[in-house]
Amino acid sequence: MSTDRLSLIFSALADPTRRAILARLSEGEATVNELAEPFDISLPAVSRHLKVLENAGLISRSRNAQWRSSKLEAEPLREATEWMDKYRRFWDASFIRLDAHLRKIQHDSKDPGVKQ
Amino acid sequence: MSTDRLSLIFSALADPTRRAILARLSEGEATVNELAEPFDISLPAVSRHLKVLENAGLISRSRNAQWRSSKLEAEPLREATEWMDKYRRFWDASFIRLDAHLRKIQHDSKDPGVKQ
DNA sequence: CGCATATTTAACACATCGGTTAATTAGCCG
DNA sequence: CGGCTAATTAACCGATGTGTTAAATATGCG
Repeated sequence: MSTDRLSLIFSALADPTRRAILARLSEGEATVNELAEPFDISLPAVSRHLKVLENAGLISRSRNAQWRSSKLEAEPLREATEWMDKYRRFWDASFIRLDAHLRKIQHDSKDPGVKQ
Repeated sequence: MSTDRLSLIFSALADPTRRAILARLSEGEATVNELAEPFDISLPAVSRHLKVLENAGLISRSRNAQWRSSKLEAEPLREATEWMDKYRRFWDASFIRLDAHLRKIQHDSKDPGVKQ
């Protein structure tokens, strides 16, 4: 119960079928049947993947007659990226240089008497 | 078996305890006991979280006498961010403007006769 | 060696996940 | 209404995940 948002997002992304569904949705909205087509799993299985994505906020859904259209909602991806950005200095070389630069600036300003 | 790498990474990140462990490791290497200290779960539980993180490539481990030290390895976070970047245009406003700009440039170059 | 400490492995319990098939619900249309 | 199509829910199953406690393993040291 009460799983935090980030956990919901990451565990939604942990399944390859769900990531493929998101990829498909990045090309435009689609119905359940359309989304199911590339996979050889049953419709109910796809239906539940969509529910997981919806719970994570990664898709929204609308009804149009008997069809339910799914639409990509990328905000949670922003959120997840934001979380990872806290670690960016550990892998992004240019970020590491920026980091060092900022550190140097800070050091210099802490020692106002030091020339050069 | 043979779960793909991205799935391993995302499902490793899906657990709050594991994310907390990574946060702790961003401040420096630590032993299993040190990592376990903030949580009220057993040592074996922490040990298995570390194994999950190791399998995902998110940490590496070294032995020093009877202590095993864990070290953050951020490369998989780069990989995960890279995957999410494919969707960046769906949520990053400045990226959306860049996207529109690139689209325009491409359009212009497809029409060499058009001035301006 | 034998003990103490650090950590992992084994064995177990229980919940969740991802799939199935069968049944149900939702909405159009003749 | 009755039937058709779209989609979800129910009931079930086996695998996996996360936790436990108890036992095993690894290493340093007196």
